Amino acid sequence: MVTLAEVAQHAGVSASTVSYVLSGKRSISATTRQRVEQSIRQLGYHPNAGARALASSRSNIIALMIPLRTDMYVPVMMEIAIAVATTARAHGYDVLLLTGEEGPDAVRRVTGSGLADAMILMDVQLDDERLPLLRATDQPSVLIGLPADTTGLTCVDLDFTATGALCVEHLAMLGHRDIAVIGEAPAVYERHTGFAERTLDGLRARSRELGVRLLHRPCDGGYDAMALTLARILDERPGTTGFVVQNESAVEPLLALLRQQGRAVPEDVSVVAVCPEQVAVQASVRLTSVAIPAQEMGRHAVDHLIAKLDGRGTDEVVLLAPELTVRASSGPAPAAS
Amino acid sequence: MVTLAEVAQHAGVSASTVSYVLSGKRSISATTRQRVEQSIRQLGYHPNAGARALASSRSNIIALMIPLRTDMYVPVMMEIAIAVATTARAHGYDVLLLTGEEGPDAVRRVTGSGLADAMILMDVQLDDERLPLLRATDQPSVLIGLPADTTGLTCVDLDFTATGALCVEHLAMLGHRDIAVIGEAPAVYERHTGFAERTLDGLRARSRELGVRLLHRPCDGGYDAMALTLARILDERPGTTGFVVQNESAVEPLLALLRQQGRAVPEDVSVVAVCPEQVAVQASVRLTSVAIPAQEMGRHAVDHLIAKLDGRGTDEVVLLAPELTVRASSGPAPAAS
DNA sequence: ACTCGCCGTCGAAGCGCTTCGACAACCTAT
DNA sequence: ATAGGTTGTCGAAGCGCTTCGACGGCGAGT
Repeated sequence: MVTLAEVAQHAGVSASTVSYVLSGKRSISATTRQRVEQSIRQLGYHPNAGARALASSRSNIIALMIPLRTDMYVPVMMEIAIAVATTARAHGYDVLLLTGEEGPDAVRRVTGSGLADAMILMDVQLDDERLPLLRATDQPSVLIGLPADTTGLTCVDLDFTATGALCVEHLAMLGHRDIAVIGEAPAVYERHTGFAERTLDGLRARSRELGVRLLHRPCDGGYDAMALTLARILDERPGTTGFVVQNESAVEPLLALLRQQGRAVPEDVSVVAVCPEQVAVQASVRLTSVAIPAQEMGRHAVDHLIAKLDGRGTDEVVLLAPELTVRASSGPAPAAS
Repeated sequence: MVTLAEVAQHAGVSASTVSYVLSGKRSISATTRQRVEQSIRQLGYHPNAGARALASSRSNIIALMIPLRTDMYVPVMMEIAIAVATTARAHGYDVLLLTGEEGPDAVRRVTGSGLADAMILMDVQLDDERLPLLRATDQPSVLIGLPADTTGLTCVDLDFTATGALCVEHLAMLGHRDIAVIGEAPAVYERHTGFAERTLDGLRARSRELGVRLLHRPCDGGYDAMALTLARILDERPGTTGFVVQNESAVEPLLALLRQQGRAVPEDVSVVAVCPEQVAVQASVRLTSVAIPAQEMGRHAVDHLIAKLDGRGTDEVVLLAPELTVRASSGPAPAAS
């Protein structure tokens, strides 16, 4: 293992000079710099992360807490995680992967040990246990998701309220008067994960404004659960012509069931999904959808964090504006029969 | 930030004693240990990770390299990543998330900087650029996946050759004589990712032995690509009654298309999938499948790595035996018409 | 009673880096 | 020509921990 001292000796300068070449915190003459850089290359030197962290009390690591469960939005999580890792690397940071398993203790451990300089939390509950800890520490953090109380916190998320409103608007404009919402699994609502409820709020508020009837049903993923849910919906509101789906693993089953029942999409019923773009494009009917901008959220979160670490940056809530893309699954409501 | 020295002072012992309490590397009297432990708790002490790494030249971090692309098996990756993180934590290790982006440089950086004590690589190509580096370093590593040459490496993977064989066997035993394989996207084969080719080898070898006709077609995910692929298959081999699918995002489209064409599953055609259990269970027809044991692979990889770090453990290739679960998508071949 | 060995504890020496103050060398302005 | 400022480099002091050798005190063996 090559050390700074060895590089210094090889280049015929002092250790501190090498350090300054590396960090750029003091000016170094061009000739010296080149000599040092060449020695670094020749010796294949890599600064020791531990020593660096100890001396500078900066680890150059960002902690990313992902949820343990995989009952929803796995591809979204993955995309965010990858975007976070990539963006962080571009800023010279590495990413430490923590699962929700440890809960609040993970926050204590990370802040206490100096393992990471900052944290990104995903899957934030409305009243998350970790929030008081985040407020108490001076380590920067960014939430992906929105808790109930955001004071003193920085959050990035899709504007799910606007998303819900947008979906209703689209369907209402097409003449649909009876809309069913196929939501996440019941467990997601029980857990008080904000996004599901916020979408619902947006859906409800806007449909009230537009005079549209709305029926919301949570739904576990998979074909069987969807079949049950759909049956209940059509039983209760036979006139339903519009569907809003916020559950990746219910999308394809829904389409299959509608097909099976002889309800054509989009001629008889329209479907709008809230899902990653890939799902919308790959579905058996290309779906009109509001995309979940996973990558953008990840990138945003890291950029904010870096800004905070650099002393710029403030606490704020960034809600990304939803964009509805019209594809082949939505069209004018059929004339009332 | 509380330091070891402060804990020592608070407990009325020397710093080294506290250190030994923490590490258990020397015997400490019960009374002293308790006093120290109480001080630790009272002060909320967390050892500084950097200092620890520097002094012990062990970071207690495992690096996990995941692929950058998300064109396949995202849920599998995620499940592995989570299993790795959880298992690692149970052994007192944290996980550093690296994307494939940096390529071989990531390996150099990690080994050179002492950032991590060991690495787990996913998405290994048959002839991966990172392998020479792994062989050259004395840092333990485990691959999830199988390269062409495994000498000096430890690998964990599903036995995809056996998986292929198993799928053919199952269909052949049910009387199917014309089997079509719907594979991963062409890009996956071009990239020479081992598992796809190994599955194919297994499929081919066994169908030759059993006198079954086999037709393999790579297939991009999504409905449209699947429609095209299926049309070509049925055009070329109209008598096809068995399908083996190794492509998560082709599963549901295939089922939808078959249904649409009036081919009943499993009465007219049988489908066997190679996919995560969740996909098989949630599909519109509950799929006979060989599960991809993501969690087990992740756990295995970490356990091996820890064994190596502890001086136990050897280089070896662990191929997990595939298990075929019969569900509702496979049945006897229809009588020849 | 005395030695031997073991147990429990301590002090001190680093681990490899960053960073601060010092200082020599040079340049500029008077 | 000289005071004052800049620029580029160095030495040394830690950062908080681990770990080695040392050592006092105790019980066991003779």
